[in-house]
Amino acid sequence: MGVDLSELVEDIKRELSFGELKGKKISIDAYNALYQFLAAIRQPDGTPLMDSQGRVTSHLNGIFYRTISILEEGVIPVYVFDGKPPEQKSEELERRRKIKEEAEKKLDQLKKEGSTEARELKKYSQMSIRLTNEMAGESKKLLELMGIPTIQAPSEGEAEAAYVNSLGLTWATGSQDYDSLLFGATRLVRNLTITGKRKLPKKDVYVEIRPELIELSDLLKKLGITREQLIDIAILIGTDYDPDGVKGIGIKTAYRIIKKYGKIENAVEKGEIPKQKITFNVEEIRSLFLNPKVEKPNTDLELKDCDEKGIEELLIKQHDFSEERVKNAIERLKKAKREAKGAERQKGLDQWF
DNA sequence: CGGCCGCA
DNA sequence: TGCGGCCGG
Repeated sequence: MGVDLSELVEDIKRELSFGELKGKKISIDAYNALYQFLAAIRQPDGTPLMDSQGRVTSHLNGIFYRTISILEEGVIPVYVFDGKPPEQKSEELERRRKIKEEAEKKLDQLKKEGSTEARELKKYSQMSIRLTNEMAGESKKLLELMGIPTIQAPSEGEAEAAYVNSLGLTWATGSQDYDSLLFGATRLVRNLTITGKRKLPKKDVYVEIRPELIELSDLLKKLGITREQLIDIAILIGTDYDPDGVKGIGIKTAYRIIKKYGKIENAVEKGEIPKQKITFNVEEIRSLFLNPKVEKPNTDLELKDCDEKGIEELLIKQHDFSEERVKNAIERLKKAKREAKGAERQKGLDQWF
């Protein structure tokens, strides 16, 4: 699930109000967002929302209503969809697939036994969440009907989101994962697709979740390293391309080593890291972050009018959404888009006056 | 997760 | 009018 850099960003991350995001475009990793909706939009026993034919609809529910809320805050989302993952990720994807399969078996077993243990049922439902190509495709279709810009990445969505951001086409990337920083995003906004209050596990305490901003330049300055070196730290603790990293090296040690030796190869040469502990091709993985497969988007990333009939057909007719709620939401969508476009124009004018 | 209703 | 809880699909 991406590289955990939370300990490194602790001092430079900054909470944002939505006001600061008004009129700004954010390239959002669509898979990351969809996955969160699938995980969060569930009944107490872990069952996701489904239509009358038993097809999961939690992702559509989340994408539809959450995107409208984001727009109402003046943020213009650009959703970036994954293409074909690089070969070096296949081992990790296979590992995740196996874990899900096991969880599915366990869940079936519990259900067959007639278990009413909500906690257990929820745990294994969460673990067996699958985001299929069909679900992603339908979400993309819905966004297009809503007139929200989407990008099809040639490979990793996170890399493409970072690329369009580095081109200046968006103000920041949006994801819960830190990987876009490794891919060269100038800014990362977390907690964009989860907000409001969240219950702490096992406690009756609610915490406010707010968007938070991490600027790559601030992070590198604070740590006194380059992006290449940040990538080396990530490789040592483990990325999607080398999930185990180097056994025994955590984030603090990784930072210390890279600060002292500059790069992984030097640390190995000086005997700081035993050579046999590097079980992957460092140069190759580093290159996946430095030169990922990306391309310039062939659309203008602007908000378009929405296809109301199309949205109604997809959500109401095909997936049993409530007609009243959907029509209501479409009105909010149209209003929010008019205002968001206005805010973006205003932002453009601010540069001149 | 968000919408929406009931309740103070 | 703001918050808590239940339902949505």
